[in-house]
Amino acid sequence: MDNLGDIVGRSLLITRKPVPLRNEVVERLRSAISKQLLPQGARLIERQLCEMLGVSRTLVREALRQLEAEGLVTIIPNRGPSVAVLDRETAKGIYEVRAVLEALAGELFVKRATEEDRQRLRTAFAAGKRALERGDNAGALDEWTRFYDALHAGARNESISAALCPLIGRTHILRLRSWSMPGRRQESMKELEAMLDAVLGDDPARAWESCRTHVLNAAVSALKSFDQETPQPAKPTSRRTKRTASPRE
Amino acid sequence: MDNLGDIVGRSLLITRKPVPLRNEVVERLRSAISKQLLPQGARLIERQLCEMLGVSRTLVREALRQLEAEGLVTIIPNRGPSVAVLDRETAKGIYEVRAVLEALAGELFVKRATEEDRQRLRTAFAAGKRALERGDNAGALDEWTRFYDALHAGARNESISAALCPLIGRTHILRLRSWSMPGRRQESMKELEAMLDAVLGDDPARAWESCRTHVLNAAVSALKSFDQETPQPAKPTSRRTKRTASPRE
DNA sequence: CTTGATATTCCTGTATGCCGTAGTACAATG
DNA sequence: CATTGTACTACGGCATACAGGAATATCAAG
Repeated sequence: MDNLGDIVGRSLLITRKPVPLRNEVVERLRSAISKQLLPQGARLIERQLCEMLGVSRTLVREALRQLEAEGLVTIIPNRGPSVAVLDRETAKGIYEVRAVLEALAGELFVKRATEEDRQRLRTAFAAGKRALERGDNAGALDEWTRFYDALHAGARNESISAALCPLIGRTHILRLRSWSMPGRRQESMKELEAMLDAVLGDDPARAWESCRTHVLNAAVSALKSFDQETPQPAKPTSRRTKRTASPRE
Repeated sequence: MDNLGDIVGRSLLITRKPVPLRNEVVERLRSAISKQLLPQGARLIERQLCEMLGVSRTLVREALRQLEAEGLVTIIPNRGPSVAVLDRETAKGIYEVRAVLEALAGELFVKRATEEDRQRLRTAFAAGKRALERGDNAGALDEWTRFYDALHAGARNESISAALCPLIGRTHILRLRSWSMPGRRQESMKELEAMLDAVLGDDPARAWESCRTHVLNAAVSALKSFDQETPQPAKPTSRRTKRTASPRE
């Protein structure tokens, strides 16, 4: 059976995969939130988002539901969605969970990652380090997200990534905040270096501990920002507050 | 500034919350899936679901998206949603994650649960035990779900519940399967008793270990069902197969 | 000026119709 | 019997409609 397929192999394969517009919408919103383009507590009016994104309400709604499931958005019935506010307690809880999950990821990475995985991790690490030294915090956020992605990918357990993704997303804001504190970036780098080292080693238990303490350290410095920053409950009094963004000609 | 709010605190807060129909839809579908009313791999045709549930497409779509986020439903672009099939590897991964999360929940329960929490836990345990001894597997599933809910609630960390909820949902099927194996129910009860005991004690480390091993044991017996059961990939060949449900007069 | 009642507006929640396109079963065709 | 053509199904996305709840604005009265 030497049909055409056997002859040309898979070289001609067109890989175009139909990526639903919805995903794009979700990502845009997610990034807008973590970069504080949409500040905490801001109400998210569906139609406004439609205009901003240039998509229909259907998509916006579905995206908002998904973001709600991820905890980035709070939807109050009959009132609508708004950017979730992260209070100290919740943040603490998130870090508690992250700590064990990252630890697990680290352990499994040691056990399962291929050389390719390790290489990707090193690359991502370098990129993140560069961005951080450049002082490009927003960029660094992206790069380090890739680093974590590589780490989780190497752990060969999709459930970990699925569980961690929303948690990490919700702490992005805190991370940005803590990076803008003096000296914190250097500290962060040191921890990350230790973590990388452990994870690239061959001792699962050490990787576990190292990842765990990394997250716990991050938690400490992130939670600090709650104590010193202006509390600023910023009650969403008037609905007009955010209106400035849509001049409506 | 001692206004009224400062005096009475939040004790008088009226919490009446309107429950959106959407949630109902999600729950129905979730339960239908975990009870295998909708078998693995079954295609979920939006309009059929609309008829079955008596709601509009909008709701069905949003519900499906949410279930996808939870991993209970797989949506293939331009092909549509179907009930997610749980293969051995994925299941193993889920249990790996559940193990550490339940362990964390157990540890935190010991540290933070109030007497009321403990009482609720005991109650739920008793109910689950009864259902299990009665041989009512489907009912037991519900009861034990409540047990876990109580456990997680006592851990005072919403992120744990949020992360665990989808994982537990996806393993319901396996749990049902393993309970229908001879002797497994007794075994399961023993483990659960040990776990309850540890969690009601005052040693966080013991609770951690106990919860962890409980999940790992469950994993072992659940994974067995993959090895002995007919693989039954059940390729969804004809689209007519499921059609019997909609006679169309 | 505060309180209470009423009107208004905004926005969500839900339903529905429409079109374009992808995938699939099945017949036609050579 | 393999290929091709065709019709159907169902999703993906958009637009619109409308009821009902909440927040706000307006206004009257004490």
